[in-house]
Amino acid sequence: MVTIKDVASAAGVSTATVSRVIADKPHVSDAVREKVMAAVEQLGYRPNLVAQNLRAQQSKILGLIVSDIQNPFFRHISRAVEDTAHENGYSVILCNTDENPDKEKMYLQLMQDQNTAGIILSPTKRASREFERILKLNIPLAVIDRRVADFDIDNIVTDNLFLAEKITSHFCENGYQRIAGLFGDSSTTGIERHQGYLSALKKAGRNALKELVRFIAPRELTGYEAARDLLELAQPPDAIFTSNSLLAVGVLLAIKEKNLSIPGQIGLATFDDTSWAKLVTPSITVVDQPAYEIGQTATEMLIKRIKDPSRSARKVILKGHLIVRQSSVRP
Amino acid sequence: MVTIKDVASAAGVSTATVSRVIADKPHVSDAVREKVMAAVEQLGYRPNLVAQNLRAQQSKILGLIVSDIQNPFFRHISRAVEDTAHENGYSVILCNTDENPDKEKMYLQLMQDQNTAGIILSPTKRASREFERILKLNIPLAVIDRRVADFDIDNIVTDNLFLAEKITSHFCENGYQRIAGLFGDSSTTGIERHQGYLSALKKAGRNALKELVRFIAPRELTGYEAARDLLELAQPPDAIFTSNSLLAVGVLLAIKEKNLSIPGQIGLATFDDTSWAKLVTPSITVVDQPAYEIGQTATEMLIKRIKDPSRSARKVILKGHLIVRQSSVRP
DNA sequence: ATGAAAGCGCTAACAC
DNA sequence: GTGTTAGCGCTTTCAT
Repeated sequence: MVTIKDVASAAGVSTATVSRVIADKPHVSDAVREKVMAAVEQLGYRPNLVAQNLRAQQSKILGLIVSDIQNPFFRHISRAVEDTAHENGYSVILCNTDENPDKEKMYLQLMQDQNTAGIILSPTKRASREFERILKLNIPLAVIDRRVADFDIDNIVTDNLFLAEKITSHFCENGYQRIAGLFGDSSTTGIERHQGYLSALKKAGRNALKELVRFIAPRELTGYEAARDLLELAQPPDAIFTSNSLLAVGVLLAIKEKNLSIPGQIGLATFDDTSWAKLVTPSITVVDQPAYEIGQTATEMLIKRIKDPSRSARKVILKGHLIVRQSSVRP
Repeated sequence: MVTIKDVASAAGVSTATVSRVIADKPHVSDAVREKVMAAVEQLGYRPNLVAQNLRAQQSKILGLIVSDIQNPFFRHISRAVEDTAHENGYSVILCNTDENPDKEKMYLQLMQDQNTAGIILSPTKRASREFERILKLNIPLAVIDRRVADFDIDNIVTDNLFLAEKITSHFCENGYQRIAGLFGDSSTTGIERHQGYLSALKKAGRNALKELVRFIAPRELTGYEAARDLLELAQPPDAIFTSNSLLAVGVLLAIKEKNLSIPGQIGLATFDDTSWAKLVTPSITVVDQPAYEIGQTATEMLIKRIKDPSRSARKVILKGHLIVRQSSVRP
């Protein structure tokens, strides 16, 4: 390994001077600068980031902790975070909690132990304890996707209530009577979306039917099972609203098995647009969260906070929009 | 920040003793051990990984460098690598090169500068130069997805030739005459799959038709454009084989726009199974690469190499299998 | 069994 | 403008 010492002796200067040249600091004569540069070039010297980090008590790494990288929504988030981070000279450690608070804690711990510059987190439901700990550690934090009202934290979320209301109202307007809702059970997001769902029903003068609402793990399989269950009811739903695209896949499978026609016999709409939603027959109505923007905004805010830790916390709520396709509009 | 020094003075011992206790080394009396543990507990001490790494000249981080995290294949890989790494006490930095050799080089550089314990890489086509450099640096490396015959490197790949042959033969057996092929242009993978495609045609006594073969960027949009182009030919193909699931999405779009019926007017089959392939109408025939296994195997091999750098290099070729669905079988 | 001290590679006072 | 040196937090000889 080529160290700064090697460069120094090769260039006939001190390590301090080499350090100055590398960091592009002033107070170095052009002649010396060139000599050092030549030595750097010739030896193929690269500064050791670990040593820099130990010295500076801070790394150039951001931690991105998400609940399920399989979920297309988080794929977009991670892409955005990576892009934005690299634009600003940071790298990203991506961590997948599987909605498991223990894993989340473990990763938070790891980020701390690694002197990570900052963390972007989509917390599990029971994470509030951790916030206090992180805030106490003074490690910059931005929370995405899920709302944290009671802490002084940068928070970037979708307007879940608004979008869930929009999708439910859309069903109502298209004459659907028994609208079922499948919501994630592992985050506050599901709760907010449920509220939007209820609010839309109320505005439409409908009664909320408890037997049509399920809080479940946001996975394909659980969506499939819940839908199969719903469709077996004496009075089955005539529309299903799912809280993410994984659930939608499962519901689609169940509907196909039952040979029900969409949107005639049953309507379908979901949170999150995906590549296949517009390709299936019929194409699927969705509300599209601005995932990329969320990731980008969170990263930008986090980096600003890293540079100015005393910056006051901000809440950003991004709207998103409804994309009406075939699955929710009766012919 | 609580350091080892704080613990030492709190316990009334030296830092060396604390270090021994933390690392579970022998030659510490039970009494002292307990005293130290108590202090650790009481102060909430956590060893600083950065300092450990500087000292040990090695971190517990693996770098995973893939060409496109949007590609479901790499999503499975990354899940597998993460899982396996954490089982073995390692963390993972995920990096996305976008098939860009410059980005790849940048990340490789970063991994080196960070003292990363090892790297799992799906190289871009022009990466061979880099291999030599990495090997020279003695940083353990496992290459996945793409074959590297001419270097002494751990290499875990799918049997692309075999699978491409299988899918093409399947088309032939089902009476398709003009079988088009869309291959990625940014890796050796596309080349191998093209060879399998040719080989199957030959075995079936067919002529290869050059105008039906395209080497393109493996993305949805390019797949869409290429398919639209193919379908405009005076003699269009009656089947299309795509080299990954992103391309398949684009092709599906183009076929739908043309209002062609699958599998009657045109057959379709692709590399990589996805959640939607079995849901669309008709469901899509695929060859499923053992993505999770590839990631898992690569990680296990990498960790073995980290522990024993003199271990001889291995090539592992995993087969995968054909899943026949509706899109390639005429009624 | 325990401690003192050197040093991993780097930067930033401070001195000249 | 340049060099000397201390020290970031940790581990590991080498003494005792």
